[in-house]
Order: sequence, then structure tokens, then C-alpha cells
Amino acid sequence: MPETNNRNTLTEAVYYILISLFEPMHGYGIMNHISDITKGRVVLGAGTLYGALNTLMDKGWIQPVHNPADSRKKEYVITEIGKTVVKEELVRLWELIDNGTKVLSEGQVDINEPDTREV
Amino acid sequence: MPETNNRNTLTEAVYYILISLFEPMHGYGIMNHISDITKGRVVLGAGTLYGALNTLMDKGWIQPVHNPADSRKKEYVITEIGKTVVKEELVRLWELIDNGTKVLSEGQVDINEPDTREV
DNA sequence: AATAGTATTACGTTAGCCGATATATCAGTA
DNA sequence: TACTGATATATCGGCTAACGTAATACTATT
Repeated sequence: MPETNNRNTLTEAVYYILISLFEPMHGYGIMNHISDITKGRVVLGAGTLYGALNTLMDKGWIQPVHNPADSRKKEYVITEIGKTVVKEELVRLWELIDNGTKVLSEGQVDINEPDTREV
Repeated sequence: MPETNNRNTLTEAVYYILISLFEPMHGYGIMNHISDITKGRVVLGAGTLYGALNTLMDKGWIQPVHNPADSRKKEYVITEIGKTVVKEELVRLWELIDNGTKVLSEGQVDINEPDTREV
């Protein structure tokens, strides 16, 4: 029984699906949308997409939307819970960037310089 | 043959190991350091840590450092390649944050408002 | 000897992702 | 009409990376 569930990070696929669904969108549209806003860097396979959609539905992070106009297209939209998850993920991403830029700006410790860091 | 290798993202563990090694550090110290700077949010298991260290050595992102002072401690440090990887990861993280904050600031489309979006 | 610090690996589990495949609809066109 | 290509949903199966646990072992300090 793992007490510390470290899997509280979103994959890139899930993250982009979630932020795509701040407006209602159908599966195929999500694929194209993600490819668009990442300039082709992130391209989801069909298995990834529809698999993730099911998982997200089970978790209650997204929900289906009925659109009577085109019965062929099944639309989804993010839930309030899903929005909270995205916000929490953004906090985590900020932490990563903070810690990363910190060491990059500090650069290397000069080996000839006396090291005044705390032990 | 997958043209689009989508595995160009760092895991949280690898990311934090890399930025820890902007100054030389030994395995056990890395564990504690990561736990420190993430305020206990990220705690690596031993297997995760040493497994990742080996992988990173193979990739040439980190390299061993000899410290004659304490032969018991095997120190590592990030390479130039490793630093480049971190910088590229930061670019990716910025993209995620940009796209995320964008939809969050835009908020929801008001359902009573005429929808002027493109089709 | 006991304790704390440190390194290492073997092993099992799971998540995540992709490719292949099947199916169906629609628009355009030959 | 029939064909074709793009659109669209869905699932199965398999591969791999990632992770954690546990166990082992060594060394320094007390």
C-alpha cells in the first residue's frame, strides 16, 4: 500500500485535453486543437486520446455535452473539478520553473570562490 | 517506425535530479535535497533515484565526480548536455503555462452571449 | 555492538502511449 | 450512382518507461 502516491502529475496529453475542454469540443477536434496550439509538437494517437477521455470521464474531470446539431460528434467539456486540477497543475509547474530558473541564474559555483553556503 | 517520438518530456524525478546536480552531489544527498526544495512534495524512492542516475549517466546528461575526501560518497554533476536538456525542458514548461493561463484568464464562454467564434 | 548514513540492485506493478483495426458518415467528384 | 478521401469514434493488445519496496551491504561514528 503506497502511502505516498506520487502520481499527482498530469501527463502532457491529459493536460492539453483538459485545457482544450474549457470550451466544448469533440474528440477529433481536440486532436487537431492540441496539434495547433503546440505547433505540431504534441500529436496524440487515437488510442491515447479516446483512452484518456474515458479515464477523465471516470474521474469526473470532464463530462459529455449533447449537441443535437451533429449526432456524429460527441462533445465533452471540463468540469469544475477538472478546472481545479488544472489550477493545481499550474502551481506545480510554477514550482518546477522557479526551481529550474533559480539554479540556471545562479550558474555554477566558482571553485576558486569561498563557498559560503549553509550546511 | 514512429516519426514523432513523444517521449521528450522529463519526469519530475529526472528534472529535479538534474537541477540538483548543478553542483556536485551524491545520491543520498540528492534525495534529501529534492525533498527540501519541494518542501517534501517530491520524495524519491531509492530505486527511482539510483535507477535514474544510471540512466542519466548512460545518456551523458550527468557524470561522476571523484572526491578523495570521502570515498564512501559517490558524487555526480550535470554535464553541458544535461544543462541543455534542462533549458529545453524549461521552454516546454513555459509553453504549458502559457497555454494554461491563457484559457484560465479567458474564462468560460458565456452561454447567453452570442458566440462569435470561427467554425 | 549498535546506529546512522550511504550505495545498490532485483523485482513486481502500473500507467501511458501507440499502432492496428473496425466502423460509419459526409462531401466532392468522376 | 459509385467511388474516394477526409472526418469521426472506439477498442484491443502490446510495449516500455517509470516507480516503489524491500533487501543487502558497506562504512563511520558512537
